[in-house]
Amino acid sequence: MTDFEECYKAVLKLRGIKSTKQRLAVLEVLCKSDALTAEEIFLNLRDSFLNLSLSTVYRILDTLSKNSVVTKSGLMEGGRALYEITPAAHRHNLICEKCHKITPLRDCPLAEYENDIEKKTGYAISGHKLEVYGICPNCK
Amino acid sequence: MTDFEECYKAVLKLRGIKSTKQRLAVLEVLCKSDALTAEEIFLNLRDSFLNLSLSTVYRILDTLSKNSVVTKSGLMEGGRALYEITPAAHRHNLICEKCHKITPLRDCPLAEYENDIEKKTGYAISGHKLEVYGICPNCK
DNA sequence: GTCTTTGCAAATCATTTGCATGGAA
DNA sequence: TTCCATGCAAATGATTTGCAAAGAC
Repeated sequence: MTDFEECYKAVLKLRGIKSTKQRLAVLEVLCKSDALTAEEIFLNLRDSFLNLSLSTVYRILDTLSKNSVVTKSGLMEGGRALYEITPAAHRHNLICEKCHKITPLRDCPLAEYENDIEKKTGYAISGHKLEVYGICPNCK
Repeated sequence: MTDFEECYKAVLKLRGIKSTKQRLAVLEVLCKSDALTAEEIFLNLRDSFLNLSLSTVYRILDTLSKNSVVTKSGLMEGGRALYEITPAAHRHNLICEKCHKITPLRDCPLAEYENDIEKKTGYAISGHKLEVYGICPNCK
C-alpha cells in the first residue's frame, strides 16, 4: 500500500467514513490536479477500474463534500460542478478564460469586509465565494 | 405604452436587438426583483401571457446575457442559474442561506487586490465573481 | 416580404435515486 | 454478520434544440 493510501485512509477514518478503493482512487485523482468535474474524475479512473460508475463518483463526492474532505466549487462552468480537495487554508482561484488553467491565490482580502457587512446589514456572515478571471501569461 | 417599455425598447434598439413583447416582459419582471431563475420569470409571466414557453424565456435570457443587458450569476444553487439586470455599477450579492433573500452590496474591496494579483501572477485580470453567504436578520 | 423570434415537443446534459449485490468493519 | 457502498439502469431537473407558424422591421 502506498503512502498516499495510508494517509487518506487515516483521513477518512478520522471522519468516520469507510475506506473503499473507489473513495481512495477519487481522492488520489483529486490530489493530482486542482479542480475537476465529476465526469473528469470518472474518466481518469475508468481505465484503472473494470467497473466504476459515474453515479458512484457523484455519491463519493457528495459524501466527501459533506465531510469537508473535498470542496464543491461555485464555478459551475457550463452547468458542471467542480470539485477539489479542501484546501487547508482558505483559498481562492484565479481562472484563465482561455485555457481554463487554475492558479490558486493565497491571500484573501475579505475578512475585514465581512465584518463591515455584518455590521451594516445585520446578517450573520458565514462565508463567501470569490473567483477571479483573467488571461494567463501563456495565453496572452 | 408605459415609460418602462419606452425605456427598454431604446435599450434593445441600441444593441440591435428586436423588441418583442416577450423580451420587454422579461425585462420588466427582472427590473422588479433582484435575481431570479428562468423558471421564476416564466411563472411570473405565465398569468399575463396566454402562451409563453419556458424555452423562450431561456432564449431571451441567453440573448440578453450575450448583449450584457442581463447578467447570469455564478451562484447556481441546486443547479439553477440566476439572472439579473446588469447592474450599472459593479456590485455583489449577499445571500441568506435560509430564505435565499438577496441583499445587494454596494462597495467592492477588490480593486487593489486585483492589481496585486496582476503583478504577482502575470495574468491580465478581467474581472471576478464574489458572493457572500450568511443568515439574514429575519431568519436568525 | 424577409428574416428573426416564438411555441411546442422532443432531445440533451448533469446529477440523483431505487434496488439488488458486493464489500468493509 | 451487519450495514454501508457500489453498479446498473431508470428517473429527474435544468437547459437546449428542431421545426413550423407568428411577428418585427
